[in-house]
Amino acid sequence: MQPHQFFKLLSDETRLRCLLLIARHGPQRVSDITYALQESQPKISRHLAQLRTLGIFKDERQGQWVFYSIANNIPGWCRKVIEGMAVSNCLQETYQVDRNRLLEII
Amino acid sequence: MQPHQFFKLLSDETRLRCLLLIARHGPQRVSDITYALQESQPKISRHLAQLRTLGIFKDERQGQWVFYSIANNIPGWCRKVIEGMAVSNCLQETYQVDRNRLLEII
DNA sequence: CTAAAATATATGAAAATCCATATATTCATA
DNA sequence: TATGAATATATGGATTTTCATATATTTTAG
Repeated sequence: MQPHQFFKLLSDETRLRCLLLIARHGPQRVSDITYALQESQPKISRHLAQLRTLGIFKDERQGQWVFYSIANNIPGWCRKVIEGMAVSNCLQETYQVDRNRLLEII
Repeated sequence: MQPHQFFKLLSDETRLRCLLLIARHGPQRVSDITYALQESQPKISRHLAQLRTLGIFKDERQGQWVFYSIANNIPGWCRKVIEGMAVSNCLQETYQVDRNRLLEII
């Protein structure tokens, strides 16, 4: 994956919110992400698919649910960017609100 | 600056090439960047302006030339991403070719 | 056990929005 | 005037979003 392609994934706020949620709280169901972000289900599904298509996420069906999580073979420099963000002070209130809504239901 | 805005800057290959060139070789003239990247002058100018508008670059006129460089007050998490890239093995040949062309002329 | 209903996710198609580029031109400096 | 840089406009193309619907799985009713 080329650097600018990876950054393009992170350039959409919805995708970034999905990624941060899963980076911090592990594998999650589509429906729970949809609730946490308060967005439409097709919108979330499409963004998750993009992250999966470029190899950042993997998905796994468990019964009626599909869980998305960070793929285990992503390049080191991608992982570094993701983890760097999680510990930085750059994260706005939006992301905290997402986390709180997720914690309500899991 | 919001994270997804910063990543959108990095999501365009031309902007990424400008950024990496300046991150590694310091302040540069528009004309030299244009030559190093082998792109049209308006194209380079426009992308540099975007990086400046969001506070990643600053510009400084010196006589007939305008030098662009990394702004000195950019957020730490941005700097970390930029520097992380410079030391990683993610960079393709394109970027090396840019550097070589720049070194020809400076 | 089977058929129907309910739940979860994905996708096709259309609409809306956003971006990047090219060309021509203008502005600023020497 | 010549050189370097920025900008206006038009345009093609990509991206995102929505709506409706399809598919897959589980639950419920009979």
